Amino acid sequence: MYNKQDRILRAAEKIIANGGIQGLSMQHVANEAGVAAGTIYRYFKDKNELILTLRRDVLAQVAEAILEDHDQGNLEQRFKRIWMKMYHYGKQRTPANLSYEQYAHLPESNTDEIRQIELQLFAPLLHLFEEGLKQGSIQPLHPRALYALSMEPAMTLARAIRRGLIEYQTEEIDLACELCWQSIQVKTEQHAKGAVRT
Amino acid sequence: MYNKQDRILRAAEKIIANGGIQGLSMQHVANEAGVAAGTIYRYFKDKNELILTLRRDVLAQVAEAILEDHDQGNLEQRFKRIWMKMYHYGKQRTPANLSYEQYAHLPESNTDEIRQIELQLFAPLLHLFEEGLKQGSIQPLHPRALYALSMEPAMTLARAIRRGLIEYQTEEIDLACELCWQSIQVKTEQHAKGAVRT
DNA sequence: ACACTATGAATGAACGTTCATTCATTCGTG
DNA sequence: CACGAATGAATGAACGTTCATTCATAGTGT
Repeated sequence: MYNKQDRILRAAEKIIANGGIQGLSMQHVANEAGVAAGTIYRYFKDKNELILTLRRDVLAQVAEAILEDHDQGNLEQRFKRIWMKMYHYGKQRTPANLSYEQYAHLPESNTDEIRQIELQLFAPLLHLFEEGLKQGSIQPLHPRALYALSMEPAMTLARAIRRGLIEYQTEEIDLACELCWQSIQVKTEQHAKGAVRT
Repeated sequence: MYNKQDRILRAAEKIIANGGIQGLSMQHVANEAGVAAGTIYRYFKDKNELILTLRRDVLAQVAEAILEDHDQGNLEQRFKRIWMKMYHYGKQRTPANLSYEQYAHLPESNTDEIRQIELQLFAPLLHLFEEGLKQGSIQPLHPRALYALSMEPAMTLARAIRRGLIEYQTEEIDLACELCWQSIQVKTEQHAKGAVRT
């Protein structure tokens, strides 16, 4: 088969997606990957390293999926494209997405290293907010706060739909996206003019 | 030396807060609670029931904290009070809050029973949105979508601050709360559609 | 008042199982 | 044949759970 390390990662990803990190055992990973238990240790120092590597891997997958074509168009178009990609990615029941969710809300696990990687991978999103801030068209909040207000809802909405808590309706999603974009806009006297300094 | 079942629950809560659900072992719970391992089984059928009971307990704690005085004032005041309480609760590093976060994003764990309890406990929040919908002052979205857009950001923001990713600033929080409230409002004046004038 | 018995909460050693990890051995290939 | 890759049985620690036992207290009979 292909790259064995990758097969092990994909196996772990799948197991975490189904049963959470607590359900991850090395024997399960070995079975799922079609590999002997000992083989895993040729590619990963121990279980912890496997989990950490997978975390980085999944983070990169998410970033790549969400930031595709992130630099096409004006600020609004770029924002809405990322928002929609985030929504559509989060709606999927793929191992990558489901395991991503497991990692995102762990207690200890937000090491500086992971934080660094996140910053690097999602830099375009940061830049988008910074650009809007510089031209005064976006509310004067920390980029992370802007993310919380306008981007996180895409993920929350996607999760609710994936779990069957609400039904999928295109118009609702479009409206939600529009409202998220509006929510962080600075309302100026004259529409579409930038630079509101106080 | 109060209620022993409660001492066991508080011990489990603390352990989950520190090490996640994966870090919960019955022996740790016993030590933390100052109780013999076997004693836990006088109060809980097995580990699963302990975890489930704690989940219900934590959910009730959160609901109580967030919905205090939820019926005082007009729609906006009620919304903002809940938003602020949510934010302040989520900012805490208490076992209850930290373990709540662990439960919220599990893969399988959203059983119908838990879903039912959530619905019941957070009914006032649902009613608030429904009231706004009925009088046409709130955007025509499913209450869960409204929650995702306007309430979840409070939790996300609180988490970012708790983790030290952004600094706490009262004005920023007030602005964020205001923007969340505005984001789901139907603009009643002549500029109800996309373009914004004054 | 007293002696004796019954109760059941609490214990913690012990059990079987599962886990992560190791390593002597086998396999595949150049 | 040589050598790294792969194996999977073996290992011991840790796990959830059980249960024979302890012991303070409540109940009962005299």
